[in-house]
Amino acid sequence: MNLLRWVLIKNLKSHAGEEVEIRGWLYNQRSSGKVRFLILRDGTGLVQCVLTKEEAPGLFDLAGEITQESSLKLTGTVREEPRAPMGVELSVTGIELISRAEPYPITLKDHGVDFLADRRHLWIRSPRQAAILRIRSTVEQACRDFLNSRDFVLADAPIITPNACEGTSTLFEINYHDSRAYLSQSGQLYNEATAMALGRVYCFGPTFRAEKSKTRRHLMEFWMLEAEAAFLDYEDNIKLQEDLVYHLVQTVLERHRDDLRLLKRDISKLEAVSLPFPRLSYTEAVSLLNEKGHSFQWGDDFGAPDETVISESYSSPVFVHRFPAKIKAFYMEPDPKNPEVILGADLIAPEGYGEIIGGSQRISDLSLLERKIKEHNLPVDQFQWYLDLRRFGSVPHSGFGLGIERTVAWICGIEHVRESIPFPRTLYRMHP
RNA sequence: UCCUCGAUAGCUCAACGGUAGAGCAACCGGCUGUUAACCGGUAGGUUGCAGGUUCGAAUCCUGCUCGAGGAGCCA
Repeated sequence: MNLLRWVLIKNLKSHAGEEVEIRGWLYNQRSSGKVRFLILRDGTGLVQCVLTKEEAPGLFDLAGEITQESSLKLTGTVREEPRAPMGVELSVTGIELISRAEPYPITLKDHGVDFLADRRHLWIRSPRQAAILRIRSTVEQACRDFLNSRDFVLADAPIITPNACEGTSTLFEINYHDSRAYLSQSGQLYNEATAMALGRVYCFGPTFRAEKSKTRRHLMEFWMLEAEAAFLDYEDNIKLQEDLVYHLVQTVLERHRDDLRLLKRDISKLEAVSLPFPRLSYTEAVSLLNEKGHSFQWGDDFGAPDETVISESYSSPVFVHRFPAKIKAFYMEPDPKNPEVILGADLIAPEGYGEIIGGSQRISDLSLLERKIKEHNLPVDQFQWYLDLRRFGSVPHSGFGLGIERTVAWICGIEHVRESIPFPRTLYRMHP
């Protein structure tokens, strides 16, 4: 397929003075009697196309019939135009209407959340939503590029699982040919197995949580990048995570200036992110909270408001490490200096976006892991395969999981994670 | 599951016990440079559903449905 027959709107600048064809949808049009302005979008950007009645009366009248979101091919001469936001305009020489749209429900005026969510399949056409989805694509690509460049192998984890991975969160149950199965909440345990096979691995796919969480940070179905590496210790793991997150921010800053501006993102807040990220032990975080007048007991887990208070003290994401073992997952390695806490850390995004990474060194000792499984009241027989990883050449290893939607929401500076995925699944909504 | 808020024209909202209204969208007309263009006109309603109070209910009360924000839970 020859894609050079028409030009993408984002590339129009390099065709100044040429006659080109563009293909897309009508975003809006304005007219003032003898001049008509068509704003065309093609997924890569918006461009204003100009027609005058004097020069082309036939085209001028045809253009007036074109409704919002009609699809069309336009030919015209690319002209540098300082008045245009894009810097270029198209002087129209030809119009081919492909399909005239019915009256389009999503006008250029304000709409409510419910109205837009019911029409998510159309809402994603709006410039703001398209910008977010382009940035999401880049974030996902940058995750893969980063890990591939560090010799990680993509090893996909199953989505259908026979039991809870961590035993903590609520799972969606499915009927697996008359036996019970669940949608995966994490690929982590499988990652540990593939890491023992391949050394450094990651999986990247959807994960499912059935908790009835109803906040701007929660989805029922969200995407998680999970990495796991043999011989990686707690400290190596932290360094890997901060390098990754820094890389994501820099990549978006490099490639998406225009999109960030369209989103009205305060770019200086992203530019302020720097290495190394601050590190705060759980115990220090508790003190910080108490200093700031938030009463908090050592041993409790942080709530969303606590995370926000912690994040507000830093301009980069902040690691909170060495949580009490009893509020974290069973597989996390105890700190040899204080077995009450674990060798793991959560990475909390700035500006109150919440936890974007959870990671830890994993227990490599067979008998300790067996004991922890029993302490957490998990079915030991279901975990025999997982315990095998400690029976046959166990090594210290570490890993983490990064939530894509929260990361994208933070980088884009948007209010709610539902806009950071094409079709969000929230507590009371799974259509369209 | 709990707390708070909301539901009126296609959309965003107003009217808060006394004739249901505006802006935008749609439709008709006007205007050479507009940036959510603007100007004039037309049409558009079982006020979420079911009861109740009242001479009279969009408005007050009760229940329900749907949704939003938050808490808990979780990432």
